[in-house]
Amino acid sequence: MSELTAVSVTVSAVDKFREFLLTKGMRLTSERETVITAVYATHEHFDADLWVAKLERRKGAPRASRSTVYRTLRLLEEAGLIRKVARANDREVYEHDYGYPQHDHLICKKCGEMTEFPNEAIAEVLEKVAAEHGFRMSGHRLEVDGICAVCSRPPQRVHRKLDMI
Amino acid sequence: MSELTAVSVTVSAVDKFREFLLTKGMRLTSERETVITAVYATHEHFDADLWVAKLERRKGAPRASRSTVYRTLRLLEEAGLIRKVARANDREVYEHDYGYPQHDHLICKKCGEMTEFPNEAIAEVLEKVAAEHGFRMSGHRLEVDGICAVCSRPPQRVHRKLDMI
DNA sequence: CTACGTGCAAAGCTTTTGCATGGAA
DNA sequence: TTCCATGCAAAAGCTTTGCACGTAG
Repeated sequence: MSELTAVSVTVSAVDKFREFLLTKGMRLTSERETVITAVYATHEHFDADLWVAKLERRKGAPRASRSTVYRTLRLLEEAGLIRKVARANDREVYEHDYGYPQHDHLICKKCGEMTEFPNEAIAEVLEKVAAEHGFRMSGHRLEVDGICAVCSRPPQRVHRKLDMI
Repeated sequence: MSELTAVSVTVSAVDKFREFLLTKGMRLTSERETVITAVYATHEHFDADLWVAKLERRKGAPRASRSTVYRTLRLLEEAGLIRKVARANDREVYEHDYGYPQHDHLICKKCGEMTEFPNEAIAEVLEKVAAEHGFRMSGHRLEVDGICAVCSRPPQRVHRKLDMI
């Protein structure tokens, strides 16, 4: 295995971010590192306010202000490390866009649950469409909405047992 | 051709809106009619502010206030007459969702141009995915971004003719 | 010493809402 | 008369920005 291959496979999100910043003459400050570390700690969907709430008033640990969180999220998006996947409660919802298989989402209008599903078939179709239009595709955002399996089941009353109360 | 078929095919957007409002105990006021007429006058994409600007200060013609435009657009969406297709300049972009073939959009990051393309293939894939998840799909929104054919061509200088100036 | 970053508070924007007035059934 | 609607202005809520102060190189 060549060193080049090894590197390209094992570059961490933080490293990728640092490289990205370098090309723009920017620095990987501790605040920026705090944000990306937090964001990449789990694979959950998140919005800006989630991290503002957690990082802004943090004591005894690296923190980051509201402005910095917003500014860093924008950088992470530019760097291709996260992407906007939907909008909920008037907020942009992000997720990792690096080291995670491509997928899209079913979004339940009732409970808000977002279910991921792999999108190879869709990606294929889009490649073809883009080619036909001479369009240089860089990504896509697909939100499928409707009612999820749980919410579309009738009330059910849990076998009427609760009626005994 | 049965009368039912004839009707279902020929119902205008305004009629469909009136029916929708009736089922909700609401009225087709002249303001609401002004908005839907304006919106359905062309097949262009639009955002709320476009119609606010045109209808709010209109003189000698039916007008509608900012509030009414927003409120009516929401109703039109609920009625299935328009749908949000993208977001541009922090505004929701709408288009007709009735009497117009299903499609999605290629969105150029440089010039903002939105190119429509038919989406039967994608719809098929989504039907299958939804079925597998017991998800009752009601619609979707697919934004494909990248650089359009025009913008990805190098500067070109229009055959150098302009250099003569 | 210079340039880049941060934090704070204030501003910006789109979209929603409270409320008094008006009008249709 | 009784709702339903409108218009206005103000509110709401997310995101961005101006500015002064720090700090890495």
